[in-house]
Amino acid sequence: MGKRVKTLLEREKVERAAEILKSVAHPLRLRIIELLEAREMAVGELQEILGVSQSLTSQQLSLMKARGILKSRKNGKQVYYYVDRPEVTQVIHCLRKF
Amino acid sequence: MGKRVKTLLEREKVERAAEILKSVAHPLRLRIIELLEAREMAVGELQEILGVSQSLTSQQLSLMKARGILKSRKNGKQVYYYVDRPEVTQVIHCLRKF
DNA sequence: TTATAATATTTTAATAGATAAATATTACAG
DNA sequence: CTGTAATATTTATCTATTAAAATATTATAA
Repeated sequence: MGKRVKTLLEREKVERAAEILKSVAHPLRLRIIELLEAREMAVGELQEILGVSQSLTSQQLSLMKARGILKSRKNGKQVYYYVDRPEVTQVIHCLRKF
Repeated sequence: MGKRVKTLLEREKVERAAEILKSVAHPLRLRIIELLEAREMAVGELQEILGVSQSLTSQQLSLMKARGILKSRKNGKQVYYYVDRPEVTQVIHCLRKF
């Protein structure tokens, strides 16, 4: 049998991996993830810190949420986003070495 | 003074990080990187293994080379590509956890 | 209810990315 | 030189992303 050399990325998985990477491969989205790694934040906070429009902030957040990068919870009329997957954090950490 | 919390990604660096991620965020390119992590390969080999056209193979390779993901060396009329940066390898490894 | 703060969604225009096809280089054999 | 294998570049087309603006929801306070 022999150890399978850690089946890397088979077709389907490669697609998924590429999708995740794309979800993150954007300056604004990277900045958002960084901020959220420190602590969860409401849309408005992010918007202000990032200095971009409300809709753009919201768009990027939903995009990442839809792709499983972020999660969110409601609190009154505010919505808090946070990084759910530790793997995301790891990938970002790897990037710091560049 | 206090330890600076490891200045994460300042504006410029975020741009760079996003660029690197984008260079890799593509199924075909991920597959190429995987293959090249095992060993350097000539364009023709890759092309055959991947089952895609010659020009597409070459295009993706030059793209990644231009962005510093890959390097290449010539040997006669063949061109061998290889992964240069260990950081790239690390990012890919992180991805396997997804 | 109604007004409003907070967020989300839709629409649209501009730009960037992906791929195939055709053409151009390059390096070597003969 | 000339032919050809290997790779690269260019061009054209199609699709996807980006981001702003406008509009729609949602939750709560009054």
